[in-house]
Amino acid sequence: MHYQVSKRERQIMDVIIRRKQASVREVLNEIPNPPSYSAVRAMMNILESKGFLKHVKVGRKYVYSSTTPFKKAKQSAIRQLLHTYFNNSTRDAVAAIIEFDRKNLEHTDFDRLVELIQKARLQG
Amino acid sequence: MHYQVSKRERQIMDVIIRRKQASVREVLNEIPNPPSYSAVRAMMNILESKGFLKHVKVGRKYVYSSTTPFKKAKQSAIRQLLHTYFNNSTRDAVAAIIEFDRKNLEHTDFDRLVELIQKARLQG
DNA sequence: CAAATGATGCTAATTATTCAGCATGCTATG
DNA sequence: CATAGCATGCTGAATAATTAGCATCATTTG
Repeated sequence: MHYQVSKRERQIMDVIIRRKQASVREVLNEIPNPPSYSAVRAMMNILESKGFLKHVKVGRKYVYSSTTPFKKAKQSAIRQLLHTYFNNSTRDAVAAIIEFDRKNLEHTDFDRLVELIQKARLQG
Repeated sequence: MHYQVSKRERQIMDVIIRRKQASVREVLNEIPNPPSYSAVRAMMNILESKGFLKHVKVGRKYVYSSTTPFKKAKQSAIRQLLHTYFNNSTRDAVAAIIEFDRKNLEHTDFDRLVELIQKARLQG
């Protein structure tokens, strides 16, 4: 999925994936240096015609969401990250993410991470 | 950086980031359904003119690498992933990555993850 | 040493993306 | 009920991306 959409399309998809759903206006509001409302609308129509978005009518506006289940999209993004930056090493990736956010993590966060790993160990 | 390059450009950058460096031919070989050699070459020239790639001459061929330090690019990718898929929750991201790869992880891997977290805790 | 190979330089054309604007219709509100 | 606001439908144009091909030069190899 990752290399199938254009630059703007990717930007729009990311907003919608993150918010789970969004109207044209909402997407517009989250794009830095956005083009016109028309332009965003046009892109979203294209994304729908390509099968990446769907919409439902709510009142008189359209609310869009991704056709790809969130979980699938997430896994695909993780796969991509692991492949490009971590030579598929889960361990290195986890290390990097923790490092990335280290200064914001509390002791309880570390505890929970350990818990989480122990739980995964038992299930694995 | 993520939304600044086009689709193909992204694809090429990812190959080079992953391999640290690559010739045109090598990039070509890693792209599924690749365009012509000429096309890849042209894209890489563009990427260089945009400042994303640089090259050195090795023998008579050019070997390209990213101008963005690997670490920076990695951090940017992590930031992007956290934002789009995990509402900036490090914990959720770590959980998802472990889950993603759970069946391939050995006991020793879990041990090392725990170690790694304890170490981060001390440094944090 | 001639020819084949494989690299880059350059160019031009095709195709895809991105964009804005006008028409239209519904809804709220003064 | 008129009009302002905000939504979509549609269209065409501008811009960017993507591509292939030919020229050229160096290197290997028969």
